[in-house]
Amino acid sequence: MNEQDKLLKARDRFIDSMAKNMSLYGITHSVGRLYGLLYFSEKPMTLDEMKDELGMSKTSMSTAVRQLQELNMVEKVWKKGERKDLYQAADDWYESFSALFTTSWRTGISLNISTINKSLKELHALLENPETSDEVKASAELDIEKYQYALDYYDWLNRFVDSLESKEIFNHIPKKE
Amino acid sequence: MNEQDKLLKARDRFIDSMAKNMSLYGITHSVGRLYGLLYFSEKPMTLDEMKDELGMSKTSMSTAVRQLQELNMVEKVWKKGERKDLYQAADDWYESFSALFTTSWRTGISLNISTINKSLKELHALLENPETSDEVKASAELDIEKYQYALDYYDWLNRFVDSLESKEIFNHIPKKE
DNA sequence: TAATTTGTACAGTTAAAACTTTACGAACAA
DNA sequence: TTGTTCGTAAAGTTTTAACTGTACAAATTA
Repeated sequence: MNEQDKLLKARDRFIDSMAKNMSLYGITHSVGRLYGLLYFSEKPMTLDEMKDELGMSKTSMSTAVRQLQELNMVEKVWKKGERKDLYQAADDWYESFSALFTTSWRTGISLNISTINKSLKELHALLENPETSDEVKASAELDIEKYQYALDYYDWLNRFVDSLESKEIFNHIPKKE
Repeated sequence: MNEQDKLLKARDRFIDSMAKNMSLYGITHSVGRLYGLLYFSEKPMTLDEMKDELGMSKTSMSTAVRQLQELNMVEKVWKKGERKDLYQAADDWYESFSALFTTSWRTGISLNISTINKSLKELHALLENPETSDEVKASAELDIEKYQYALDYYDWLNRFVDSLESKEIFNHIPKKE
């Protein structure tokens, strides 16, 4: 094995490890590998270069790159005289980390909160209804407590995401030791 | 629809919403629903009760419950005179949140770090090898920088997880407003 | 204008995950 | 002991996600 190959092999080993890790965040192994390829690439790449490098279809590269763009992990680059689209890896991993959780969590949290509020409203109506049996009322009281607990938790989660989004988290956990 | 049904419908709506949300953390919708069922249950449940309630197989309940146990979201309960295993939802969501990320991330981070170190070692050997061409050396220098960046990032991530695990995060982002 | 090239939508295929059924060992009961 | 019951392993099935190949619109070139 020549020296160049050693370097490429070292890259591949790390890219694979990184891609495995990313699957924890809901990023496919293939998409992770593409990110790794772009991360080490010295210049922006075209879809055709990616597909040749990874041995996959061009369509897959197209969708994978779009996914990574949506996560702010890859950006499109413009180069004069180049017809093909060029892409490069976003170099700020802390930024990507924040963006990943911010975008994917916000929606879910708000959705949960409004669902809870809807349910809480119904339960309160139920409590005020004279026809409701004491037994059901007792259950409703218990449920209300649980909804309230969940509501507090989602509020905390929202503030947690705030802290990521505003980069305040880096005051508490600084980037460099 | 009677009052009891209204209460159950409100529960189901929230459980479904919560389960959808959990899929962001790699928890299946079905497993999420099971957690929701246990969360609202006034007493610990058996596998048979779960399967009746969710209309799924007992085997699925068994594996789902084990998954939730591994994530510290569900715990086994002992009751004298009861042959069947009893399970209840862990009530501390903040604890579950910490545990979820702590357990799933730690392994990945360490794995990545050791992969990087292995690759870095090889690249340094490559740089010290007189037979290595200047071109390859230049690439190696660039790669080393990228590995170093990744290493710093994983170190940060580790400290981030530390902060979750030690509950220090709650000093910065308090549970109640 | 027509002929290429590029990215992606769409339909079809393959691979992976979720779930069920069957079967069986371990614990308990009779 | 034998007969039940319970939880789960293993194999099989169904569902879902990932990926490919074809086709086509938009942009570019000749």
